[in-house]
Amino acid sequence: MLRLLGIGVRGLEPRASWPPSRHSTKLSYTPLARGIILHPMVISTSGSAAKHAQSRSGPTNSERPSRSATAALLAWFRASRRPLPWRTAWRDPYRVLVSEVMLQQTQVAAAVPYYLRWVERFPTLEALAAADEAEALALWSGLGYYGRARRLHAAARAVVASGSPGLPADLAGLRALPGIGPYTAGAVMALAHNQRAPAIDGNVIRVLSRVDALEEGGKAAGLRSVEAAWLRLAPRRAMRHYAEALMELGATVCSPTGPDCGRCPLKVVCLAGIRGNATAYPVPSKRPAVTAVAHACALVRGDDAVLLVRQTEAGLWQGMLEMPRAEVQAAEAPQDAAVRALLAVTGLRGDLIRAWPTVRHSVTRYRVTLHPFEFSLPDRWRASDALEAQWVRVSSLASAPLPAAQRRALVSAFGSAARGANAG
DNA sequence: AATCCGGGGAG
DNA sequence: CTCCCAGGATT
Repeated sequence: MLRLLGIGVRGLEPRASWPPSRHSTKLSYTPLARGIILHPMVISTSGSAAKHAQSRSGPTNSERPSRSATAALLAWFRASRRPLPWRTAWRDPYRVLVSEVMLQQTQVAAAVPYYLRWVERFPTLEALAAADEAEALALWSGLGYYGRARRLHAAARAVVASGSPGLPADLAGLRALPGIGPYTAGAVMALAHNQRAPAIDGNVIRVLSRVDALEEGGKAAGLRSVEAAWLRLAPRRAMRHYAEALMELGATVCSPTGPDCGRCPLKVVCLAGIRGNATAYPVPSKRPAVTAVAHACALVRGDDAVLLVRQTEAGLWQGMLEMPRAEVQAAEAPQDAAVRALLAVTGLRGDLIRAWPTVRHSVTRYRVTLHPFEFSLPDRWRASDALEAQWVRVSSLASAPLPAAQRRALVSAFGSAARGANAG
């Protein structure tokens, strides 16, 4: 039946037949539309009167209803958008980049305080490039995926080193910078430069997969279909608002498990919504099994300080400060792993003082349990004996580049003095 | 195409 | 507790 109505058949009507200046199709997104489309009577109107019938009954994913749906989307965004600190009248490409990188794998509420602190400390690309990586990581501490901060810092340095006055204003130039992939490059082009550049994040994949009933939305092949949908629905000029509206819609209305289709501005063109099975799209990829792993770390007190090590190896927590840590091997006691970690850094076997409560956190498909053990070291030992180790004053922990799990362990031992300045 | 990078929110 | 979510780099 849906095929009879032309739904989902793209290119059914030529773009030229629907001048964008005409907006007489507002009826097509009335609340009645969904009921009308499913009524058998509509089918009987196909044929020579089909065009007329569609303009009244609405739903089709060919060009004309897209225009009105886009207009509805933009109107909805004007009325419903959340006031967020990066949503200012004029968009600085650098600030767009900062906010978009922070919003990767991170929800808005978590990113806001970090964004405010970041742009206060690093108001420009030049300010960021002039800072140490450690300071950038410290401001990111607690936000997770610290590689984002390292790459953002590296991108700032790359731009400044190139002698350019600012970020590239083209997709290819942006893509060449570390940490900027297809999504972030598109977001900068659309949000800061108002260009017709698809900015397709997880929210947009979900929204447009539902609009076109695309099952493979998240896959490489499906991504091209999502991109085509993005371009098809795009307005002529208001690219900034459009790009952001799609993401906002996914974040607030077209949610993963409980979409509020009744209030959705795209409901007249959304195939999944019309069918009433929006949550069936996109088909989620099967998630890998979770593996439980255990790590142990050594907590050593100095003079109102704690022994920390900069993680130099690629992988988990690169560049961050943490207590000496080792993965607990099979059949190994966590305490022995902590001894091993301390030995690797100091060359000494500490004396065990006590165990601190374990900390649990998740790393993609791993569920990590961190076992902190407190040790004492001989008085003659100094941190300078080990290049990677350093004493960090307790009063400095708040502004130290600590990963969240390590910070939680330190908070249990040192109290709120160890709590981060960014959040919590 | 699969895997790895940390967190947090919802239920 | 469990389940779910998500860009970019690397291989």
